[in-house]
Amino acid sequence: MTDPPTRTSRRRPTLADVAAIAGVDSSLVSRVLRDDPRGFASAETRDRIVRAAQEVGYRANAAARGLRNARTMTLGLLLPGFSSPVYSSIAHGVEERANERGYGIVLGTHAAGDPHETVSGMLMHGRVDGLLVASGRIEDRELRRLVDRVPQSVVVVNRQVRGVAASVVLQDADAAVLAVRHLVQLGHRRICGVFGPSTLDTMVRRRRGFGEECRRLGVEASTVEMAGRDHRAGFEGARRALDRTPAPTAVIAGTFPMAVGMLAGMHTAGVAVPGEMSVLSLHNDALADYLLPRLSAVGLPTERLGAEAVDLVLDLIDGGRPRRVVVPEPPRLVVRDSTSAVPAGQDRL
Amino acid sequence: MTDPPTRTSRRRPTLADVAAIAGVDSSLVSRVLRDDPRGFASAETRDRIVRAAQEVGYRANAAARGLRNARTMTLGLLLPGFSSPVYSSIAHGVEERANERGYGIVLGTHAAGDPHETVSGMLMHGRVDGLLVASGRIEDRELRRLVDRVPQSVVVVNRQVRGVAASVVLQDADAAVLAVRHLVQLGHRRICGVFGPSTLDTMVRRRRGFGEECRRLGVEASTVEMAGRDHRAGFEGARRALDRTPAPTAVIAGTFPMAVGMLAGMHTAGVAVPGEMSVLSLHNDALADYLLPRLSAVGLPTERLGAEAVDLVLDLIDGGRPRRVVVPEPPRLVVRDSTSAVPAGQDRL
DNA sequence: CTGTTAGCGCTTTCAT
DNA sequence: ATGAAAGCGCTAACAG
Repeated sequence: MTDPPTRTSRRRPTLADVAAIAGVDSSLVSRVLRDDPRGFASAETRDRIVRAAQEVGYRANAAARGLRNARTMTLGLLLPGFSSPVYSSIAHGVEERANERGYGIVLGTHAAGDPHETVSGMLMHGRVDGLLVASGRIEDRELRRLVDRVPQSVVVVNRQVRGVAASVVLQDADAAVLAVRHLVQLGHRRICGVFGPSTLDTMVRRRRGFGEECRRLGVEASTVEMAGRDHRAGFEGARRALDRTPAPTAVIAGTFPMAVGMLAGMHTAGVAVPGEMSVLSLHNDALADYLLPRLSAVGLPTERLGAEAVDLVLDLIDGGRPRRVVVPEPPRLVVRDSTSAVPAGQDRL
Repeated sequence: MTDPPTRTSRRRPTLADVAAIAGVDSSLVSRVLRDDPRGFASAETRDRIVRAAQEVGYRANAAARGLRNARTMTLGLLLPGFSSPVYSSIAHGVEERANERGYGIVLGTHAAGDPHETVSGMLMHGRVDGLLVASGRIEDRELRRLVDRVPQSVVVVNRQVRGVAASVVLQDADAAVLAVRHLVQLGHRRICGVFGPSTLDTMVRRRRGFGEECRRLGVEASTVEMAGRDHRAGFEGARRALDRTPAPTAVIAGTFPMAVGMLAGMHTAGVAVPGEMSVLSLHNDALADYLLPRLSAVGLPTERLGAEAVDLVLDLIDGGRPRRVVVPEPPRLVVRDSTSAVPAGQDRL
C-alpha cells in the first residue's frame, strides 16, 4: 500500500491515487474521467473525482491504456529523411491531421540502419496502430512482404506498389501535362524533361505525362534520366539537356531542387534563362520567389498527401477496405520569370 | 485458453504462444529472447525457444514492456515545423542518435494546436521517457512550468532558458565573430547585421557576437532586427540595410534563408553582389552552391546538436545531473562567391 | 536450469 | 450509482 501522492510527490499519479483521494473505486474514476456513457455518477461524486484528478495532475498512462485496449493511438511515419521539401511537407500534413484525429506520430527516418528493420520494428512491436511509408528507398518486394503480414495497416504515400493496395498519390502525370502545355503555349517546340531515377514511382508518372502530352501536341520531346533528384542532379542535368542536338528551347525539371540546380547549371553554361532557355519546375516551393530568375513552377498539393494518408490508414484500422487514393486537388501552374516565349529564330521545328 | 496461433493466424503472437510451442514457461522465453544473464537455458531448450519465436514471428509488445519497466524507450521531439533547414537537420541528428541508442522518436510539431498541450501530452501520459524541445515558440514561462513538474527529462535544444538547467546550443556567437573577421579581412569597415527577432535565443547570441567583434576590431556596425527569419525577412532586411547612411559595404544574415532572401533583395534593389555588396550567411546549406552568386557562409554543426541532445536527455533519464552543453565543434567559414574585397573608393571609414 | 507468482495501470464485465 | 475482479503481455523475485 502506497500512500496517495500529494502535489509534491514525483511518482506519476495513477487511477488508484485519484480514487483514494476521492474515496471511490478506481474503476469509477476511469469511467468518469473518460465520460464513459456507462459511468453515471452522482454529480457530487463526479465533482470530487474530477477535483482529485486535477489536484494530483492525473494523466492516464499511455502504455497501460494501450495494453488494455490493444490500441496505441499512434501512427508510424517512415521517411527517407528531410532532404527534400516534399518530405517535410508530407510530415507536416501527416502530423497535423493525425493530431486532429487524436493520434500521435512516431517518426522513422532510415538514415541509419536497415529500413526494413525500422519498419517492422514499429509495426511488429505494436508501437503503432498503422504505418505510413513515404519512402522510395524501401524495395517494393520488402514492402509487399511487410504488407502480407499486416495488410490492414500500411499505406504507401506518394507512391504506388503492386501488391500493396492502400496508397495515396498526387496527380503527377497531370502536373507534367500542365507543364508541357504552358511551354507549348509560349511557342516552345523542343522540350527536354530532366527526371530523377525511374526506380521512383513519381518520376515514372511525371515522365509518362510529359511524354504523352508532347506526343499529343506534336512537339519534340527528349528526356534525361539522372541518378539523383537533388540540386546536383539538376545542375548536371542542365548540361545533359544542352548536349542534345538540336538543343531544346525549354526544360522541365522533375523536382524542385533539380530545377534550382538547373538554373545554376544554365548560368554556368552561359545560357540565359529565360532569354535562351525556359526552365520550369515540377513542384513549387516558397524559395521559388527568391531565386534569380524567379522560378516558374507547377505546384502540387503535398500537404494534402499527408492528410489523406492519415484518413486512409485510420479507415483501414477501423476495418475499411484498402483503396488507391488520388488527391483530388489538381496541380496549379505558377508562372514567374524563368519561362518566356521561345527566342526569335528558334520557333520552328 | 486460446490455441497457439499458426503462421497464418492474425493475432499478434505473445510470449505465451511461443512458450506453448516450445513447451516451456513464458518467463523462460522472456529471459532467453532478451539474453537475460539470469536466463541460462540448455542449448537445446534455447534453440527450441528461438525457433518457436521465429516460427510465429514473435515480437515483444512495446506497451506491455513499457508498462512493466516504466520505460518506453521513446523520446519526444518538439519542433515548430520543418520550415527551416535547421529544424530538419536537428530532427535528423536526433533520430539517428536515438536509433543508435535503441530509442524511438515521437514527433510533435505544434503547427496545429496548443504547444503546451502537445508537450505535456507526450510527457505526462508517459508516452515518452524524455523530451527534446527545439522550438523557440514555446514561451520560457511555459517551459519552466513544465520542467518544474518533470525536471529530470526535458532538454531544450538550440536555446537556453533561465530556470531550465539542461540545454544544448551551438557556438552561435563565435559564428558571428568568424563572419565579422572574414569581412574585415576583406577590407570591409561598415557592416550591417540583419537578424531575426530577439525573442529567439540564437538570434540574441549571434547578434552579441557580431556587435562585440565589430567593436573589438573597430569597425562600424549597424543592426537590423526583423520580425521573421525566413526568405521574406531577408528580402526586406536587404532594403532596410541599404537604407542606412552611409550604406554598409557588407551584410551578415542571421539565418540561411534570410541570406537567400537578401541575395534576391539586393538584386531587386540593383545592388551587385559581391561587386557592390558582400553577403554572408550564418548557417550553411547544400543550396548555397546553387545560388547566384554562390553564397559564402559560416557553417554550424547542426546535426551534432541533435546527437548531443539525445545523449544529454538519456543521461538525465539515468539520473545524471542537468548540464548546459555547448557543441564543441567550432563554426567553419566557407568562402564562396558572395563575399569579396570592398569596392574601390569605399575602403575608408 | 526452469517454473511460479505477482504486479505494472488501465478498462470492462458482472455484481450489488 | 458504485464496487469487485479479471486480464491485456511482459518481467523480476523467488523457488525449486
